[in-house]
Amino acid sequence: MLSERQRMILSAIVDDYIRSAEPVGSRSISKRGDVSFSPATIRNEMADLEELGLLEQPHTSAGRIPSIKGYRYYVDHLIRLGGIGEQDMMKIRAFFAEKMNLWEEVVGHAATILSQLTNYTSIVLGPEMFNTTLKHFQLVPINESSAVAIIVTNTGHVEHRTVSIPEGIGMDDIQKIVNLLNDKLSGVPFIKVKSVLHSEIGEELGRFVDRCEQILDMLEKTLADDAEPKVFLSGATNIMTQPEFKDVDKVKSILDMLEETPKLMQLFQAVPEGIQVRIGTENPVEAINQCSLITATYSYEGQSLGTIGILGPTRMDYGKVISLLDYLSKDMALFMARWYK
Amino acid sequence: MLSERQRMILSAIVDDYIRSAEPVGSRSISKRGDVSFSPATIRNEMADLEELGLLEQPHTSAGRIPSIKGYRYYVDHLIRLGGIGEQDMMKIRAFFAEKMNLWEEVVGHAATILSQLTNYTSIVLGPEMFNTTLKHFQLVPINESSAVAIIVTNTGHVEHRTVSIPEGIGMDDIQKIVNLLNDKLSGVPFIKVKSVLHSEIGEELGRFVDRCEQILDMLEKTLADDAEPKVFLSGATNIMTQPEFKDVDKVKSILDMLEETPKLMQLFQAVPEGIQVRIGTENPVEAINQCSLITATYSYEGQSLGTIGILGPTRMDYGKVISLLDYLSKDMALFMARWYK
DNA sequence: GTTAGCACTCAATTAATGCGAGTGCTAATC
DNA sequence: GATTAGCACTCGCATTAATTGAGTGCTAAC
Repeated sequence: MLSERQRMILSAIVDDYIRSAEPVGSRSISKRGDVSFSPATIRNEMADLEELGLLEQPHTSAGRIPSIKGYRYYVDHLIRLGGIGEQDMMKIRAFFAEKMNLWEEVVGHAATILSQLTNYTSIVLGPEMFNTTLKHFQLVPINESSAVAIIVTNTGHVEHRTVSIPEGIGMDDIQKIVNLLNDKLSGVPFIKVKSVLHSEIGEELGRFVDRCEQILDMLEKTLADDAEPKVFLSGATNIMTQPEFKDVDKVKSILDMLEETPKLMQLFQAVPEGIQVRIGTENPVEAINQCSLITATYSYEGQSLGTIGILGPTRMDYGKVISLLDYLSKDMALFMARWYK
Repeated sequence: MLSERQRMILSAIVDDYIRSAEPVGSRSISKRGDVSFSPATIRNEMADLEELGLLEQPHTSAGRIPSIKGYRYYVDHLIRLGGIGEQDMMKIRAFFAEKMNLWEEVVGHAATILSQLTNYTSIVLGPEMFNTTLKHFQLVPINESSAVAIIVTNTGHVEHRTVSIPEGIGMDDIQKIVNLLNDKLSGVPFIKVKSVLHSEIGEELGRFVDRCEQILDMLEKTLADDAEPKVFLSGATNIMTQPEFKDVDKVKSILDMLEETPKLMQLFQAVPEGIQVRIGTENPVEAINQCSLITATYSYEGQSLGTIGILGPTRMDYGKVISLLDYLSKDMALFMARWYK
């Protein structure tokens, strides 16, 4: 579809613009070593590329900048993945060599590293719980009317929640319940816990204690909203170092979006496995229509565990970020595999 | 020290400047109902107030703005606490009426409410753990070499941590350890856990299992960094709505500071009980030398549990925020008292 | 097909100008 | 003696005008 020369020129423009944030003109392209045509020739090609919708002109007497479609073509066909630098690799290695003893810590720390390495904003989701199994359940009474319910998964993830105990249930009842639940629920995948709770345990629980419905109710609620993965953000302010975001209002709408978890989740809706690039208006959230989001999923035994995302300007360094995410998500998967053992 | 008229004028200037963010001139003060002097008279007083260091002039032909010292005088002597509005009170009541089942949820949600009501940034610290006692300890093995250690306090707070189990320790050993620890540590205040661990339990543990040192070590580490309170932020971007923070760089340094927990903690260092106002350079962190921080502590039975802070421009609405914090911190204390029961 | 040449465009920079809010001082007034 | 009207003065800010320069599109020559 595009001639070889057009591809070269488009590539050169995108590269230059990513570096400089300035519209790039025919002369500066011509002066690069890799494209040996006169400015006039390049101008002609640029006009063609603009007609194809791959480039645009901020105003008549300025150079060209890539359009969304231009970035898309670049990412799909022209990008060269150079792999990641020695230093970056060292830092990632050092990170995974660290001893961490909280899952949240791993994911949160990964977000920090990523934002530091890229100088963009990193958003890490995870880990998802639905393919984990229940390992241990515990009810710790705090006073007469409330207790702390604790759930431990096979992955070492802990969720807890204060629950109120229905009146008329004593300590020994609670112990019975806990024992029963541990018996029946150990090893049960998280998604199935709810149905097992009803089908198998309901009747049996009725034998031990009255008011079993209330207890089931409570348990269900306890389990209900643990499904949604947690969000870890880092380097949210990095966007401010970009020259195209010198305007406070633009930045505010982005940061506001990042503070709102539901919007953030929307952003990650339907992210496919592997690496995905969403450029500008390809994103489903208006606030970041001038940004690009690159995501990578990390998984364990074929099951997706979570998602790592880098949010930057549309003019972001796609090659570097994609390489980095590819590398890190694979390392992350390895790390998780070791973690699960 | 200041004449009644000077106090009126200073008060009027601070009030006006807080509203408008513009240097206020003699004429506009004169036109207010409450100060019935001619602009010329007011100008003379303003010159005096400037000499006293309470006002300053951005440039010769501009009005006056309060200096840090001016704000300080205003907060200490002139401020009128109008109490809080009907609507705000309703929202706070509604908030505390909600059923929440995680301590983190309470504190986090309180931060959200506060930032919404004030349109400033809210920072809530807490809850501190050192006057809570240990209620329950549990070790849940995940696989041969690691387990999850869970600690529940009498306040329903849960901390957990993945720990590796020293080799050669079996399931029954673990059960013994857990039982022993629960026996000995239940009801022990958190700060004393460490010493009790050494003095009372060390020897006894030795009887049951070898390698007790390694286990003690692990436990100690588990307890070590739970002391530091968690930080909940909300409305971090609100600062951007202030006209004096239209500059991205100023905003960035503030938001960067907020992202760094250690710096944040430094900000709250040595905050006294009750309500405290820190204006501009009175703050120990440079990034917010153009901001004011108002803090209130909330406590239970005389023991401070945590701190609520509002960060805004020096030109913030001190009266409103102080009233609000006063009200909310008291309600928070009541809520906590009910929580503890 | 490629390129040199040239007229043309238009944002960004700089300089000049006028405006107006506000001051400080002085002299008149209460 | 305190207050105020009057007035010259200052200085930031907004507007306009002039200048610059990077970059284009087109045409004609190579």
